[in-house]
Amino acid sequence: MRLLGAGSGTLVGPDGNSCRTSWIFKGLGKSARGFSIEVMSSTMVAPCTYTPLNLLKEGTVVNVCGVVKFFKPPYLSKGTDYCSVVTIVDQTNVKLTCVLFSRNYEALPIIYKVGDIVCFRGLKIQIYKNELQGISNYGFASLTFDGALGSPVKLRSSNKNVNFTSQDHNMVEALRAWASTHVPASSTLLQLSDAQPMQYYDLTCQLLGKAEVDGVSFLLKVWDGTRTKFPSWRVCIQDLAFEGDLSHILRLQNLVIDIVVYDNHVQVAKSLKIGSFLRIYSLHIKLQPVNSESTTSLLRLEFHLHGGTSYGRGIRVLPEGNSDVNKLKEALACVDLAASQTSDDTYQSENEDNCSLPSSCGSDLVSLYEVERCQQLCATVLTEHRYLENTPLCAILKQGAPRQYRIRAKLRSYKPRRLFQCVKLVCPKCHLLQEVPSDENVDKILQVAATKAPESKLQGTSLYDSEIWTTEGQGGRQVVIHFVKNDGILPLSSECLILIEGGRLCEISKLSSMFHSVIPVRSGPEDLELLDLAAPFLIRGKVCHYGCKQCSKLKPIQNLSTIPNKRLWIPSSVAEVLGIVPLQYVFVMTFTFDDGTGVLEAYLKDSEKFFQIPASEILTDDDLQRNLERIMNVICPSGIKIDAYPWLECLLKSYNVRSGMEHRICYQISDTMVVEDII
DNA sequence: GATTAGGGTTTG
Repeated sequence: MRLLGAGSGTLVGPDGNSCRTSWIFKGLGKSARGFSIEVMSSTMVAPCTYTPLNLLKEGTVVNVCGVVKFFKPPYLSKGTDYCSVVTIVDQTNVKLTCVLFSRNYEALPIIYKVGDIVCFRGLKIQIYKNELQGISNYGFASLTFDGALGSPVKLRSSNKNVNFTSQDHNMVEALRAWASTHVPASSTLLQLSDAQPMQYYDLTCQLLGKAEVDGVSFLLKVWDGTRTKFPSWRVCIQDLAFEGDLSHILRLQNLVIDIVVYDNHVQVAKSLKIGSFLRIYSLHIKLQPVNSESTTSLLRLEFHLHGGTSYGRGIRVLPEGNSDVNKLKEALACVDLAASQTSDDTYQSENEDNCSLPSSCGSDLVSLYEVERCQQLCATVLTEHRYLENTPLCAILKQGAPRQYRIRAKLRSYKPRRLFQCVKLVCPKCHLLQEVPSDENVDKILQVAATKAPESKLQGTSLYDSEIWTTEGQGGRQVVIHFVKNDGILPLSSECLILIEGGRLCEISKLSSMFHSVIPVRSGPEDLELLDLAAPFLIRGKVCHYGCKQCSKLKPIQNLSTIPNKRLWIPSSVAEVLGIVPLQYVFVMTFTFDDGTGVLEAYLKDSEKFFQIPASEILTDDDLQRNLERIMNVICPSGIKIDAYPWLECLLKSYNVRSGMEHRICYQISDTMVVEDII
């Protein structure tokens, strides 16, 4: 209390509120009671009047009040001071960007979010880039208030010398009321459970651990009591000096995320205290493959606070008692209880897993998390074109072709329903699509070929050694096996390619499990020949490889000697020397998408990428069939309403199809894959 | 005692 002139003690301000700020009695004055009361701050003697933002003039020093539209939390400038940039707007709907400096971090406005209300005193107005700009003049002071309508008008300031008058109070109330209808509410604060990749968010969280990674990057381990819907990355801390309770962090498992902050933020990060509550502004969330060279590897959420202060990037410590901190504390208290109940299951010892990622484990907590993730997050993601914006199906259906779109939709239904009907063969050259031949048909071709007696002159050549078997009770059918040599030497059976004459499918299947690969052949006039291309030209393990009847121009079997590596017998290499254009196994399905704006049918033709399952192997692998079934059950569940289906994110390419007079536009799915978590 | 930054995302 500082009193001049007559009188002393706590006074009652003009609005009747008890006022504990400094007042001056100017002695005998002009008021009816003989006193005039004026506001005085430690830095300003003049009464505090605020200039509306539409009446600012260059070269003046003013007091202004406004709603925060944008701000950069205080950061150390390259000079001597902290700097904060704040853009405000007032009832005149005029904006003003202010550049504020202070040696004292706390003297800059204590803004927590867009929508807060500030009063600046001693702001100099100048011109920058042809626009008015505010800059902190000597004696600058600021007052900050929460912008929420109805919340107590409480001054946020550590500077006890700044006065807060009833006039300020009224200004704040008026701005709050105006902002509630004229300024869009600040974007709801991010919770980790709502984190979508490829976005920037302000995250409110508690700091659990920290470590300097190198000179330009620093790791913060934080949590907010919710789980991300994608698994998140883990930065290796093995060789770093780590501060924080690691056993607690490990117990909380995937409630904790790793944030790496860079460059100018490293200094700030170093000074943060474990346990403190933070708001991290413009945190970048990326969904990245763990191994960046591969598009098929696991996808993880990464959290980066990039260098610089663009878009208000920065970190601010939130004080105890802050309403968002109180909410966060409540959330953390609830989760801690849940986590401790399953701590035995989820506890992960401190081992090399720190460097990898927490794998899903059997606890109820984690299973629940998986279910939730499948239901709420996109079950497929783009592998390319991630810059594209989503297009609603109704808009796509109105447009011509060819075009490409990114869509977010649900899989209402798909065809065919029987998985083995989804697998086809396609020629990469003529694009002809055909059915995978049935075992019965293949065996028929083999039977017909077996009626031709093997030529003894074609046995035992420089390319292969031959052995003859005569079957019993089958009309004396002869089976000849030609073992292909590697530089004149017979290789181990596991590396040996055999040619088989007169064999039936069941025999070939047995042999293919014993030898590297099998080629069914028959005796020709000059040389061994391949069979009809309706039969496989090569059987490797359980997979039959077929060639295109139209595009292949068969070459002599002896060409096998020209393959450089006679241990791998790569199907494409074998096909090439034999003049065969190999057919590719593909999943061919029709997906019916629905995004609420429209329904659209799209083809899926995919050899491996979409399901992360090789189409060539699914017909002969029970595990892969179960995987595919599981994926289809996740992306198109039965027995529940479509609302509960997961979203799919897909790239669609439209194309024109004309047959006779008829023209239609079709859509094909491309550059899309099922997320790792549901496989 | 002037300078700092001057809103508009890294490419880790």
